[in-house]
Amino acid sequence: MNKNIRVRFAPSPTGPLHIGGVRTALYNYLFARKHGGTMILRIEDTDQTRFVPGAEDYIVNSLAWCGINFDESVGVGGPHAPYRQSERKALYKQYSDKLIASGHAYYAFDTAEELETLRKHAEAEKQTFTYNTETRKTLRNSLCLSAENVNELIENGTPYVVRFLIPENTEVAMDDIIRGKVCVKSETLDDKVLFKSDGMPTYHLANIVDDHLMEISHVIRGEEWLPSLPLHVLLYEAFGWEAPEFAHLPLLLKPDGNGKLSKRDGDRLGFPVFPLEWTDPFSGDKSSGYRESGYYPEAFINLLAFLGWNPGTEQELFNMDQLIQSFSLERVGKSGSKFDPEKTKWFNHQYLIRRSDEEIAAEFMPFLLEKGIEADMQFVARAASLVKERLNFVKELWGETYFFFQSPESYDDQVIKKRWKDETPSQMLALTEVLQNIEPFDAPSIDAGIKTWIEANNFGMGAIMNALRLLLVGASKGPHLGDIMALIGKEETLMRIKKGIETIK
RNA sequence: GCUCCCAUCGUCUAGCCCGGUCAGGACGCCAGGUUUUCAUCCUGGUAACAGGGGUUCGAAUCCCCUUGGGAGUACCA
Repeated sequence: MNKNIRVRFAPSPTGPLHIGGVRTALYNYLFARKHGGTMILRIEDTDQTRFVPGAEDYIVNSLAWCGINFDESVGVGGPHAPYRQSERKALYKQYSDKLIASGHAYYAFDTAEELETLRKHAEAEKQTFTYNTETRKTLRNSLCLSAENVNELIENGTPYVVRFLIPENTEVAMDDIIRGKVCVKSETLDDKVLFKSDGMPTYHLANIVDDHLMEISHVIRGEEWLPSLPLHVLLYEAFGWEAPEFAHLPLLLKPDGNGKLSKRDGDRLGFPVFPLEWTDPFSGDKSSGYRESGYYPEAFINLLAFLGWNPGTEQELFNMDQLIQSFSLERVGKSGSKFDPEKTKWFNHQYLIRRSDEEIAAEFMPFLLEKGIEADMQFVARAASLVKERLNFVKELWGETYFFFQSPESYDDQVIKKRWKDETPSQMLALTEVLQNIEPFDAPSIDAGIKTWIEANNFGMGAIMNALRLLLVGASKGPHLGDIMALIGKEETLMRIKKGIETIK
């Protein structure tokens, strides 16, 4: 593995990139960085009919958010520009011609309709029609037609495609870094179209040509490509090129039931499958994103890295640098992973509690502003420090801290029933006198003052504190009461107690 | 259907290559503890080698079959 490591992520801009795609990009990135190699982004937009406006930008933005950056790409350019296949269109025909000249490919004039009919017929007999060593002898192509005939058809502008000529009776031996040796008989392969009648190459041709031209050393891609690996290997052979090494990554599967994770699963199951929110430009449908759901990119990357790979140690929290250090294709598993949305929350929690109070406060400010609350940064940071352990996401902060910013709007009926006794109002009133005299009004002093008063009067700790909590918070939750009172201040504390006594009757 | 890939707790997985630990960790779940509440936290528990054959003194680990799952089977990528 001494030659230059050059890997590429080659998405098709037919829609938003889902988490499986992001993981593929991530593994490529980690591999490149680990080995001091080059990371390339190539846009495979050879299918003009599937162009989706905004998809390419979405892909670029998503990867940028994840911290996956490229050395060569559509945006930053590079020695092999352009990096968008539609802009390399002129290039591919000569390679297609080369293959025809060397006898590795041929012209086919069968129309899409004709082939469709053949497939329908085959299907009716529970068979599958394939354009292969057998059937190609009976179809309209340059293998059967005379040279003059073929020339005439082409001169007349008859639409044609170029198909790869699968060799007969050979075994295609392949090597995959993750799967080891794979062997396929050539008869089971079909003569794939390499060059379409619209003048564009198919994925197979463009992909091999570009990987070769861009000097890609390792092709790291999803397992859905494994079935076309024989074709690709044969193509390299036909061109007389050295093939790169291959690594086919296991798929990400649906959390429930069967099948690979798809765009629809996210909103059906209530978790995002996309890194960023995406609005379909045609239907206007919105799909949620990890970023908008409150995930940190570090957490997102961490959890994605662990879907199919692990370091072999018990450490689970890795930042990007650590991932780069530890990553290896040898430790990527072979079997597909069911995506577990539950664990993603735990990852985010881990990153959240490691953030400073000030950082969390800053992230929370917009949420407060939305509620019309302009709070002091230090105050918010202090509130965050008291509750951050219980959060998975910053957006949950309001539910845990609202009582720092406003007095209760209502009082939980269940708690009133349980904690509000006949003697409670007078006790609470007496407590205001006690609190009034506590100086300084900080948590230790408040705690000590209340405790002394409770013991002197032989009250129950639970009875007093739970009732007090009801008045201050409105419910039976929240951090230590002394901390709450100290933070909201004496005046607010006394006000809430009095207001509560009036309201609960 | 055909071709190829895969198979350890509910989930992500370690262990497998180079057979020999009560099959380990994490998420979740359950219980107990801490606590003035709710959480957090701590401790403990639950739970797996798909099945069947071999090979071997010994198999999660090597081989075969079955079953199950996945992918592909387009002038899409």
